[in-house]
Amino acid sequence: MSKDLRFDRKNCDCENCPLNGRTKVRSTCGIPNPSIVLIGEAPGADEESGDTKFSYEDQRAFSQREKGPFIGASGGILKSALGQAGIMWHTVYRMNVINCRPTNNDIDSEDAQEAIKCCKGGFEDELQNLRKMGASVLVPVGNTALKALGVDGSISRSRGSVYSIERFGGVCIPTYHPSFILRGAIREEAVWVADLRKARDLSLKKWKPPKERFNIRPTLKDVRSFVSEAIKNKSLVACDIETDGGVSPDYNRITMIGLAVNGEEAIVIPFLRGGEHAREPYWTTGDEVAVRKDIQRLFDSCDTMFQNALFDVYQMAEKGLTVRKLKHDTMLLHHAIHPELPHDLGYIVSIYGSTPYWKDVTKGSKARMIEQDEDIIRIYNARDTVVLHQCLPDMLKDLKDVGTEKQYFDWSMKLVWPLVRMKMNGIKCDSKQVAKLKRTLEKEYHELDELLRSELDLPASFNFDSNFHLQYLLYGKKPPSLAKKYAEKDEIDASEKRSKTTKKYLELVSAIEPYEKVKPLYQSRSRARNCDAEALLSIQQAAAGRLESMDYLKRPAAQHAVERVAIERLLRFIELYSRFAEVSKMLGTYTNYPIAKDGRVHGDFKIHGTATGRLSASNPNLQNQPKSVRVIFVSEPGNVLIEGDYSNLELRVMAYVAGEPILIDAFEKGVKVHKVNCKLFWETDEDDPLWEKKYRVTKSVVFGTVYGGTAQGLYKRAMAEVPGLNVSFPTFEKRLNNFFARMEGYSKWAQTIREGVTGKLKNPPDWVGYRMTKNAFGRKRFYLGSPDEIERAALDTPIQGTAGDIANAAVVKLDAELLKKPELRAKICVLVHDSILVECPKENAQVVRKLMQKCMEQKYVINGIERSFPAEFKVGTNWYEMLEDDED
DNA sequence: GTCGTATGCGCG
DNA sequence: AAAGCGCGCATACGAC
Repeated sequence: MSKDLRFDRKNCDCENCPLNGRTKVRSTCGIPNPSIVLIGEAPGADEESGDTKFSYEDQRAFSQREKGPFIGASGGILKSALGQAGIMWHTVYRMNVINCRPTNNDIDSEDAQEAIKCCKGGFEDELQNLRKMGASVLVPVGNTALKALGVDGSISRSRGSVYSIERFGGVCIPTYHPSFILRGAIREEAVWVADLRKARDLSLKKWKPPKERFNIRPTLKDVRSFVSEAIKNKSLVACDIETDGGVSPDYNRITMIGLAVNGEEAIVIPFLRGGEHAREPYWTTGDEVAVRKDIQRLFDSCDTMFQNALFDVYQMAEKGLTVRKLKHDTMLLHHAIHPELPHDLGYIVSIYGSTPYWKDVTKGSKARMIEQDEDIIRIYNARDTVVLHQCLPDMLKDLKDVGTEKQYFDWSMKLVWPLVRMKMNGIKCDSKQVAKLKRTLEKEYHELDELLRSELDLPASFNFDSNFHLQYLLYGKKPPSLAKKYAEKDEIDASEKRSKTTKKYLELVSAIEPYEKVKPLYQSRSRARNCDAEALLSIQQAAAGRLESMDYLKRPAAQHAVERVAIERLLRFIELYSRFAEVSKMLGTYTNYPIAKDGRVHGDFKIHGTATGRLSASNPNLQNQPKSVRVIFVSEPGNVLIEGDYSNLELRVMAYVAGEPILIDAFEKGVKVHKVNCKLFWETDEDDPLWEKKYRVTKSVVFGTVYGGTAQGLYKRAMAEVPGLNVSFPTFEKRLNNFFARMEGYSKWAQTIREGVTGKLKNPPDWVGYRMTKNAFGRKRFYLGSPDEIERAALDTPIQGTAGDIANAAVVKLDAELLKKPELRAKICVLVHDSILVECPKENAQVVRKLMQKCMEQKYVINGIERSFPAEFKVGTNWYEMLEDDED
């Protein structure tokens, strides 16, 4: 074995260094010509003593003679990550900012900071030496090393970006310190490995910064020739637009459109100017018409690529620009590669791109962006387009490696236009009814607020929205920060000089007041407890029980009378507050809608919003509107709303995916599946006087099971949901075990998932792997959580995701059908996971309903057998009061 | 002021 | 120590 490379620092000011005399841990490397350099902050105890006692999962121990930086626990996990990134440990040069161990390993201590200064000369010498040896990539791990290299900003911002380090003559790519991962940042581990992989790629192909040939002040001629050139070359055009921010849903104007044909060349076509000329038009009216024609010409013939096409395509479609050949969406592409990681462009570029972090420019609100210097914003916009080209090839490579091309091309990309149209459609919102609802709720809110305060003697400073206040009222628990506030107040009180009328002092007084003036409902407890509806319910039940038992006391004492009063006070609070919380939620979240000029709400839908494949919704979230509020969503005069609901979609999917004969049989025969389950679970029949309750418990248990619930949890929830069924936990557990013993297919499937995702299975089937599951249509999810978390999530994801894909595909199909039949004038308004809402003229309702049914009940092959999922339909003029619409 | 985190709750 | 999945939004609160 060749002798390891070592380096002795020369130019250190050791004489003046507070750490002088400590063991110097010298840099090291297993090969003479390293290209990758890991830079840590300082040696730890293990490095100093030369011990090698790390214990990271399946890591083999280093040989005893291993010395140098990163040989403790950090070294173990680092070695593993390097391995995953395709870097051999012994080829890496390992160094630290300082050579000696700071006291208590505290890099922030004065001594250590002084040592960094004293070691600076040696550190720089070492960089020069590395330069001479031909090293090309520095990897500073953590903030200390980053700072030593002279790169501004924190590691969380700069990680993954490539920075040129002139004096070294190469680049650096910062990433997290292994100790950060060791402290439990599991979510960051995948990112960490990606950063190291990027370092490896950079060391192989010499990195050069992108050229950035941007035209940010184009003339009409520039636009024309860019478009003609792109069309002639059949370019894939990366596109990104900026808007001036949705102050109101009706005023969101396009300020510029950036277009790029490769990783360096872009044109930015402004429409509204920025900076001191904010909102002035860039073109004359006539020129703007010509420019728009050119852009449309481009969209008519060139393939396009976006980051989050849903946004840009919608914005442009609203303004008459139609993207016809949508080819790629890097956001959806990344979602298909790894659904659990972030998908914002900054993040994607940090993994796949070569442009350093540039997102800081646009800090602040979108509406304010236009006031910034227009050149800066245009360059920013241009970067947003060229980076798409930089990232695409490697992303497509990863997509292929991961094996989710189908998910990306056949499921995600196909949803873009249907969802753009769905957002354009929106849903009519009756603003008068919203106002009425708001008034009613406000009245009740104020009445309850007053009643609560007077009956429980609560001061105005008591805030029902404050969890701290509630914890104090309910449990007598004071927040830890209260002591600090007392101390601050005492200090001011004691000082004669300090005013007691300042805003700060008055704030302190009112912050403390609730804890002084309020008498807790329970005696003091130190433990924090929940104040949610479930907690209140269990307190209520306990209190009611206690009251009842006091009725049977043979000799009630005076203390019992006192207790009775206290319990009654508690029960009264729960009664009033429970309703108050409901009203407060409604008022806060469900009475404010962004209604556009057309009287409709155009909420957003996201394709990449979930890790399972479902859609998510926002602004407003039309997928979680309370049933009772849905009266405000109405059809236009002469129209109706049709809602198609899949019946038991997830349970059917579970039956087919898991291959559970009992459930499949029930579904195929058209028997009510929960009835079958209930009979099986309780070994009873419909004439059981407790049938109704047992039925509800069974439903709760089955749903809970899909979500990976434990026996304890299932029991607790079921009992809370269905009061009055006296079943002990042992009895419940026994029935549960019997039930799943009968559900052999499901149990076996669930066991395979549990063992598969945690890596306990030797030869797993292809639909499950270590930290991975695949749904019925090939959609994959990679899990980043703890083993417990991933087991539960993995039990649900293939089912939820398969169901989601089925509903999404129905929307895609329905959208296509409706495009072919414009005469039906039907609009898809909302998709709520297993339910599709469509609006159309009354006279077309039957035809549209049939079309919906056809699209929703498409056939799918699951586990080799063709299956279809039945839907039920309702019709009405508002989203709440809808009548069943059975088959003619 | 802005940001991240905690708590709670609406829907499927 | 406790453990039910997937979301988005409102409010409070402490840290920067």
